[in-house]
Amino acid sequence: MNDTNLTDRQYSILKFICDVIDEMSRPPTVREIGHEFSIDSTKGVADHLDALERKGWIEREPGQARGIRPVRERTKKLLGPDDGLPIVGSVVAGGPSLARENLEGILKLDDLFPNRDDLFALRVRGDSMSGAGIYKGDIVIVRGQPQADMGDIVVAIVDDELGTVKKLSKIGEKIHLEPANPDYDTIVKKPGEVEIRGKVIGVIRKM
Amino acid sequence: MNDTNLTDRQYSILKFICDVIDEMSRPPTVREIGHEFSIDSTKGVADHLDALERKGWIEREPGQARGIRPVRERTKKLLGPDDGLPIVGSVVAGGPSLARENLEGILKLDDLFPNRDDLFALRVRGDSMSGAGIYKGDIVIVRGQPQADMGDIVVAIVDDELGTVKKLSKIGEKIHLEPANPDYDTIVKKPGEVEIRGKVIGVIRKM
DNA sequence: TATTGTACTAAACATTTGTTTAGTAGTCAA
DNA sequence: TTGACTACTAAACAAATGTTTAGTACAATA
Repeated sequence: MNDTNLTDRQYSILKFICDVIDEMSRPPTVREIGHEFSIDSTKGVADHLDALERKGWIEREPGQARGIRPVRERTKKLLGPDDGLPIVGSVVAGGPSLARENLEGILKLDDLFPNRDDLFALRVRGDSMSGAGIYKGDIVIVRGQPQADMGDIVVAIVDDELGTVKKLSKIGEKIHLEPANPDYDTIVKKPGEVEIRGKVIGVIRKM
Repeated sequence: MNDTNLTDRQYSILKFICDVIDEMSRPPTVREIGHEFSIDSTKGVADHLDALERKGWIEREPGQARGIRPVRERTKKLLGPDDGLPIVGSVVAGGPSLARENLEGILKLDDLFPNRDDLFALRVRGDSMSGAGIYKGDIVIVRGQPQADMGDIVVAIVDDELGTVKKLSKIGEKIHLEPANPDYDTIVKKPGEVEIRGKVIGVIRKM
């Protein structure tokens, strides 16, 4: 039988295990679970763990203390927005709230921008890119790299100033750093006068 | 003595503990740490744990299996971008990479948009708000609420359709849902024909 | 009706694990 | 040169913990 349906009791215990890990950075012991649910025999708990393991919600390492490991790919969707936001596929009329059924996924920064060592975030200082949907105060996600292609929006350093966010283009021998706002001028420099520090791959704005 | 400086050995062990928790959802045992670092006596490990605890980097629960808990407020800053991105205050000339010294903080979605139950995320379907820096494919962060103020960007349902993102205004008795793109028309409806589902409080774009 | 799955008790067992005692050796600052 | 800190070994102890055996009771299913 390949049943994955959990009983209420099994669901509660799975949720408790995940909650304990979140709060305590470690799974509960069999007896701690038993105490929480007033199960006086460790075998009672072990039966639930057997069921959760058989149904594919946890993994266990035999003989290891606190050897319960929730299968994260499943539990993070089941248990909802614990450290992410629910992404709803559509907002439809009628329903008073966000039904779990419309859930398209959980929004986590790490899923969107996998956290490699070369990524960093930078708060935007001016309005020069407002025409490209990057406003003052926005946070841009940048992949650190010393080169970039034509058309990329880059973080660059000119004249030893702080980093500026502009669109990169090369015309002849010159490097152009173009704003996306007519109030600002394009910066034209020779190669060597411009130090490219990274490419903008994302934007986060809090309004 | 209120020293917080860690030796190389202590740092390595602290990092190992945090890494194991990340990967295994549980802390290592004293003997597992010893095995990793070729320390044959549990007392050798215990000495390091004593030092880490005394210096305030971990907490322990005496007698508990795997009773080591890193002090998260400190370790997440020390160990860097494990589930967040470093926010650099400024990008300056010279430095080849992101120096930890310029670190302004760690970008975590939960810090930006504290995860209350009334928040959700929605992927934007059309271009109608491109003039307000919200493009097709962007993810908007929405606070679910049945009303909104003039000028708010809202998620609304009109004619039982899927949710649409527009700027709200009220002119006389009519409700206006204004796009930020001249290619689209303003939707004008009577109250009761429009169901407001939430207010847009953030935007995330991956390019 | 027999079987399977759920949900437990009670008791004992074996292992894992944290802790302690006793000691060695090196470094560094007062 | 004494003391404090680091960094360990070796051995033993006690507590925490997972596992097993032998049952009971109930509901759903074939």
